[in-house]
Amino acid sequence: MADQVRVRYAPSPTGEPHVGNMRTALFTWLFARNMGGIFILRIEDTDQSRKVEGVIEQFLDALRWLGMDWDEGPEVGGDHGPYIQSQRLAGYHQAADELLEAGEAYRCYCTIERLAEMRQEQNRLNRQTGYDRRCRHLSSQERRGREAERGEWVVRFAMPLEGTTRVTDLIRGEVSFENRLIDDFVILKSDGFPTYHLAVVVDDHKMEISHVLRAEEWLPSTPRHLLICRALGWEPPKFAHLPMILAPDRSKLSKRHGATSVLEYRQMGYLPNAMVNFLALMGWSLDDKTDLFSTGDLVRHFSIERVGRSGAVFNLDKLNWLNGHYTRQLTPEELTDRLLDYWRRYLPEEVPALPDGAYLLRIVPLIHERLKTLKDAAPLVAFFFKQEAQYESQELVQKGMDAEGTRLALSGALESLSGVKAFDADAIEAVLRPLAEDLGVKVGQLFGSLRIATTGLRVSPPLFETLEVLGKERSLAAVRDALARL
RNA sequence: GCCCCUAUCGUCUAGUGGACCAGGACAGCGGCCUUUCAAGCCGCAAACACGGAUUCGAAUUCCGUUGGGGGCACCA
Repeated sequence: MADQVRVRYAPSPTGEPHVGNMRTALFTWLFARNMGGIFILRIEDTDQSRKVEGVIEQFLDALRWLGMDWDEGPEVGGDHGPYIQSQRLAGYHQAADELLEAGEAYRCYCTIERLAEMRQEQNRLNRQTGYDRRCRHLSSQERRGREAERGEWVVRFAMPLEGTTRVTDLIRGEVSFENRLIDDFVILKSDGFPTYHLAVVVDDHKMEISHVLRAEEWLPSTPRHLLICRALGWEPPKFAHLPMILAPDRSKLSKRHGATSVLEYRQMGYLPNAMVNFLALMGWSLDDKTDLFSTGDLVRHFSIERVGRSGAVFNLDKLNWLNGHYTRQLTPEELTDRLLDYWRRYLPEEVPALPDGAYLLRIVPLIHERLKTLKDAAPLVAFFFKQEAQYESQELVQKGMDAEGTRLALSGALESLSGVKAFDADAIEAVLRPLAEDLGVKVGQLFGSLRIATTGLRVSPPLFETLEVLGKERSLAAVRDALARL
């Protein structure tokens, strides 16, 4: 039990579940599953002012979409609950009181205004910013005075004034920080809520967390967490700070770089297993040749030792390739179901209504290997669901042809196709190819005109199969219509 | 300004002192296939940031420089 791996993913409901967050969640989950450990979900909602409604649900939704299940946390419970920090206030107060008692923390009565002024001044003088410890050595009489006067205060951790704190990071090795360069940070806010620094330490301890996997941006505050742990007499968890996910310009990934929420990728038609595979490759690798991993493969092979140390640029090209790969991997039935599910959720404007599954299943093989995302399907298949093909009449005339030649070609096609009994791709091809030769036109020219006439598209699924699915009647009607337009 | 992390093809990366005139993947380019577009196959181009040091030998170790990133809130 003592060496049971217990890890947590602890999102803060202040923004969307963006790809960086989810990569952290994924690595944490993979580590838990690989080690046969417990994966805990904890909501860190200690900032009342920045809380955004509905975001917790988005995180749960995103986790589920990517196939990550949690053993303890919201909706599933567990022995270490509640799993929402705003419901665990008593524990933080108790820890703060203990620190106060032991002289490891103190009440600070400085106003926000004074703090802001102080910071501004420090910046102006190009000096190191940080709390000036004005309230650290107040006499008890002074404290009584301030308390009567202000009525509220924060609790600050009393940093050791000297010495160094060493962090042992599973990814980066030993990292040292000089205590004197860290200020007396707030652990309990005046609204009675803890800051992240206190809450994370208290909860990781109470939830018996063995390893903390989090983004690299937390590395500089790790000595604070270690020091709080030490002051409370607790054994700290092991730490692993994951490399950041960067935008193409190598800055921190943000909204201005496009989609950042993984849910937006679902909306854009990406498959969850492609997203998981992609995210896993952002900062982790197995060897020098493997880049296709199922979730099961990842669980089997994941290890912190193989996590990289430098930031990784979010590479949409690779995601697209992976998505195309996994899409092609689907059976036609599976892809049909995915498409139907996708359209049920986000009906594209090209498609008038959710199509019949059996009919869609006949269409799917024609577009299967042409899709990078589910979103690509609609424009490619929309004509199947419309009464007539939509195009500009002059598009019928192919390069190197004139209107008269096109008319001849199309009426020839009309005649040939009329004679086809079993209207399938092979039979259609069997009459159309010789026709091109008889007409003395290139197959590309004949087929191009027919493609426009029947689909309205310059780029379409393969012609013969398309005609087969369209059926003889609709195909002939389309050619007649084209003839009329010439 | 101070602190911390980091540095291999455009991108994701393999590489833990000799097996590396550096391997894979995506993207790019060329070709094949081909009714369009894809897919597929074959091929090409493309990197150890720089400078010192250690060593018989360095992409790999150390130091420095430079670049990039992160942190320095009553935000997480």
